[in-house]
Amino acid sequence: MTTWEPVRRVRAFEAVLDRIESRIAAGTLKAGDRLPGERQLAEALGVSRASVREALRVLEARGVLVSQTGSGPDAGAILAADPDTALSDVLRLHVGLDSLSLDEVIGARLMIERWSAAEAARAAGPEALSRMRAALTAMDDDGLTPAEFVEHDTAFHVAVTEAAGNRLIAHMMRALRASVRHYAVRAVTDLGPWPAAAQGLRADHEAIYRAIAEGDPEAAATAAESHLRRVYPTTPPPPPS
Amino acid sequence: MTTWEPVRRVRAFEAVLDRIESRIAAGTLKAGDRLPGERQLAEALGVSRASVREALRVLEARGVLVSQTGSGPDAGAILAADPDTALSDVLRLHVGLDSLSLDEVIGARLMIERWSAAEAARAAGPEALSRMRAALTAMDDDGLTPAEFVEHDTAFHVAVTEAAGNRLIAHMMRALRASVRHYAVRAVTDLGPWPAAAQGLRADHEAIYRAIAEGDPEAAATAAESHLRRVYPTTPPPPPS
DNA sequence: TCCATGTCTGTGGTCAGACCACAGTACGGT
DNA sequence: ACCGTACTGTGGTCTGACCACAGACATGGA
Repeated sequence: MTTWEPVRRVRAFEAVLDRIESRIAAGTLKAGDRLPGERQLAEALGVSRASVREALRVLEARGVLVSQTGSGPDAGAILAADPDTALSDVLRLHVGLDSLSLDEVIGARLMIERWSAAEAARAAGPEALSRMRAALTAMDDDGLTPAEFVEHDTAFHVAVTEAAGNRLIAHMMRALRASVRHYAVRAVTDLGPWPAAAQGLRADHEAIYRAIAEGDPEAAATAAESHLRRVYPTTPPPPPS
Repeated sequence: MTTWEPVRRVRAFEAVLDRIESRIAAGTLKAGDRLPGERQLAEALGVSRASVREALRVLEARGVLVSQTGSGPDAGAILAADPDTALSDVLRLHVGLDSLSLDEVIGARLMIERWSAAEAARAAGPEALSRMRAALTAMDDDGLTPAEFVEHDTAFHVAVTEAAGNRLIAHMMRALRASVRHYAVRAVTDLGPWPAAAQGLRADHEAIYRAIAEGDPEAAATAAESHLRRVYPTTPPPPPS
């Protein structure tokens, strides 16, 4: 007797997912396109509307879909392209589950920020530099709360990463910052009395900016690293040299 | 008259998501725990079972939940900790949507593989080295198809990244490889006649392994980079020096 | 006593149908 | 020409039902 091939149980929403993802992979569906209505899709695929909706929720969680109520051209399910929130949600949850430690997130940031600063020093144009400068200027206000300061700090570092010219790495950077934003504010307040403690951070940023503007990759990477180590003195596990 | 703050429309499944994620963040729920049944959860939260299910689908997409039918201790919704498939699904879809280019994925791999090789050279112990060696040995078989070869190739590179000691970066690495696995096989077959073309790859891997085993971070990083550039000669945009 | 068999029970998976809130659009009256 | 209202199609939600599955348990025969 031959062995029986067990039937592969595929849930209905997974089948729906397959059909939609196939069209995305094939290029039939691209960002900005509208999906058919839920009722229409359900009938076309031979499943219930509930199963279609579960598939849409998954696509939404992956950052490739947004749904809007109402009528008109903007209503319905529209293909999007926003990996940031999807990635940061995944990371944030797994940090909460201790599947990832804060140290590891900081370690990943260390890798990305070193790389970004070095690449930015090679590639940054005047437009990218002015965006960094804008974030630096916003951080000069002594009236900022730590939380507000961190927002501008993130804007600066994201601008650096974007200047490096790799959108995927920029997405990772934004996701990493967003997933540990809560801890970042805490780390900053732990630095010492506020707003005096901000001075050291401003000097760090200025050093990074200068190295990038002067096109010195090595100095930029070193400045980025020492900045991160100042904010998270205890955490990063592997000494760099 | 004051401006009216518009009521923030929160969909029912998002409210469910909030409650569950709060417990994860607070540590009340940890990996391995079981969620109440869908019916029970629906009644406790005052929403329909369909809304609960949509929330569970999202958590499943984020890699923090698995659902199983049947009864007994293993049935039901169980908290998991698998970021890999979640991350790679996100990346794969966005590559398909042209939100990310293949070049950018390769660029990110370049960054991670350089870093991993260098860190592995500092940190790899005998157990990690033997796992790399096992993958190398598996690649020595001339009867392998390109697809099989790539599987072992991935195992080697993942072993290197894991030896570097940062699980988050290892997750990223696995996700990146998985999301472009299809292209990797193609790139390998484009190298030239098979299995002759495998020889060059074996030599590359051997060089990486040797540098790691000898504890030479610089050589390891350089070897990893030149290996990736051999497989993807046209793609990487920013010249490294 | 032991083991095979069938039944019970609680789990997720699926479906059909109904109603609501919302936002454009078309039509009608002014 | 203008404005307001009804219409229509969208996602959002709920109810209640049924199915498939797998462990736990009772039952019965060897």
